[in-house]
Amino acid sequence: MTSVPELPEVETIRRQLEPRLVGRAIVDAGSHPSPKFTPAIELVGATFEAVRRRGKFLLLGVDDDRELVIHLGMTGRLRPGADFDDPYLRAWWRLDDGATIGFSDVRRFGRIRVAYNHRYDGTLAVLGPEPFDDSFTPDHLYRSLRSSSRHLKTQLLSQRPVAGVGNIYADEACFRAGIHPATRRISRPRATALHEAIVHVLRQGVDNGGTTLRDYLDADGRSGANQHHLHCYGRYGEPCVDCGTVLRRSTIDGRTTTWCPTCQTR
DNA sequence: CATGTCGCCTGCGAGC
DNA sequence: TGCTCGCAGGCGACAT
Repeated sequence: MTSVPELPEVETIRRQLEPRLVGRAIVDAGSHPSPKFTPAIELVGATFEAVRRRGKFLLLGVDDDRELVIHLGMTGRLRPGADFDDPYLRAWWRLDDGATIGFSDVRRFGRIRVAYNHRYDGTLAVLGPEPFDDSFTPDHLYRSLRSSSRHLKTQLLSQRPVAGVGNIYADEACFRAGIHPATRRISRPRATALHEAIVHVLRQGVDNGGTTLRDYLDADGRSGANQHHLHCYGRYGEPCVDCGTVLRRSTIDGRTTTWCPTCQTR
């Protein structure tokens, strides 16, 4: 069992960093030599003006429309108080109030870059709507999912139908909606149910301060509480909370997936 | 353009 | 108990 920072975990960190960063200038910075992390030092001298989030990306904006774009990858942690004895410290920033921020990442799947004038590339450039925005509607979800015949789970992980869903919340949302994750064509009523489920599981994740399984800790080094509310993810071999059927596990397009063979239908 | 495959990383659990 | 081996997984590069 592992865990990955998804939207609720990144939002939890965003809320904790915001009051510590806004209005603070960067007086020094350092990074691991990998080009995945060296952009961390590019904004020395600039002042943070906003701490935003898009999907699983943190956008730390400074006063001249540049942004530090940070993705936590699999094992990334971003927190106040850089630990310089941590062998996995990949980047750090020192602020004009003397505080430090550290980015620690065991597996180095995380990534830091600088964006200019809100121009993005890669996944960030094609990200779907934020799940809590008015633009994320059942109709949008239906049309987005119908535009591709890939497995439902794969589409959700692509970040295009909606931003911020990873393996945990994809499984949880499919379970709540009663839809098999390998479905390729979804009906309008089921898209509406899935829309409700996505918003619900992500909102619950945020309200619980994120999910802690093994790797994830929030900006203050605390764990979240959402792992106590998971109905599906990581519970293969255990009984379904709704019907008692043993939950099944397989891979869909290479991603481990858990589902209830009774409650979730194609 | 849509889709599919591979590589990046390293700790750790399964199995012997 | 001690060891090896392969899994886990979001994203981006690349091929078709």
